[in-house]
Amino acid sequence: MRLLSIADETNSPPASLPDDPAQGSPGMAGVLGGTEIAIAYKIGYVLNFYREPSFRRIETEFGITRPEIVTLIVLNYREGVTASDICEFSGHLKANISRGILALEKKGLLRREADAADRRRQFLFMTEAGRALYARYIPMLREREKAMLACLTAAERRSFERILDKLAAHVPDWAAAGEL
Amino acid sequence: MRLLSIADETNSPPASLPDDPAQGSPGMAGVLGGTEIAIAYKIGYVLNFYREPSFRRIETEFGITRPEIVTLIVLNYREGVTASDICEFSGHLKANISRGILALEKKGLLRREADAADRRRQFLFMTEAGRALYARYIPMLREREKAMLACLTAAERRSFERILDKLAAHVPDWAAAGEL
DNA sequence: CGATAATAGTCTCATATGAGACATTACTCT
DNA sequence: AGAGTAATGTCTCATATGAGACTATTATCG
Repeated sequence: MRLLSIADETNSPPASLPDDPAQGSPGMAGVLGGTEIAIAYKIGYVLNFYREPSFRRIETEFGITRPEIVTLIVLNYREGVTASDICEFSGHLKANISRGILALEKKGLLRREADAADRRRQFLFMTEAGRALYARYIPMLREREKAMLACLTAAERRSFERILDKLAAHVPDWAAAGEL
Repeated sequence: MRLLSIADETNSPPASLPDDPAQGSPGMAGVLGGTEIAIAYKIGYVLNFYREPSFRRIETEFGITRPEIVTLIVLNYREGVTASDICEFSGHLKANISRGILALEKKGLLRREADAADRRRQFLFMTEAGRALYARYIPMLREREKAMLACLTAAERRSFERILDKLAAHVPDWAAAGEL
């Protein structure tokens, strides 16, 4: 019921994934592996159904935007970090993170302390209200993650995590420096 | 050089991924596996550095938005599909896909044909110009995908693909129906 | 030490995206 | 057959996001 509204009419996954052109409509499941960027496309596909509707729901229900959502997630892991840290470890743009931080502060969900060693920087901390808000939206994200991964065996899941770790650690190797 | 501008100043991955608090700034790499939605977060992290800057680049360089980019990618795989098909197999919202289709048509990159069996529906086809545009942006996406995956062994890559296939096929099981 | 470059975070403006309404068409049920 | 419901794609309006400029601070270089 609660999750029913997440992926309503506007963003529905296919009812099933056949790729049999003999069906009325030409089968489309093959597109997932058939694009020229098959792996990236599939990652995006899965994530589009997980992250986008989830974040939209949180935004509607709690009135916080993506950068705010992500900022609280990062701060839950570790407080006292800076906006730049959050940008680096989320892949979000600094203007958006900055805007999110200001919004959270305005809502009393976050506080800032200047870094004595570098007056440009600020350490960020969740307030109790921020912590409480985080606690309200994270269970849904966890449940949906669990549902998303339910189809994997324990071994597959471990393998997937290991590979993801590897991909994540490797990001700095290709994501900033020119590849040409 | 060409890719250098993709993940410029505003969206930089960490220079490295240490998680050693002994360093000046508390290590942050642990956040990737330390959030309460570790796998989803990591997927998003990797994709944030792949897809978001790539799409932003294409948008700037070719003047087409995400829904337009994705529409051409899907049509490259198979023409004659409908807007709904694209929504289903991309995870994008119908209003955005619709808007993208109209924009592509206006730019002469796509044409539409009514479905005789259902007057609400339209089959979509790339024009030659659309095909040419696709051919201009897809190599960069491919190259970046390749770079993203360069750290994996062949076996890891196969395993990753198999698991992604499984996750993708499983999406309809949890992404629409309520899980409660 | 002074000039220059880089960094951290914020701001303004433009534009893409999302919510929900809408018209048309198709389907279902009595 | 007709009413009610659902599906398809488009539109309007609101809002989130992105580009680039900006100020203050810090780092680097000769």
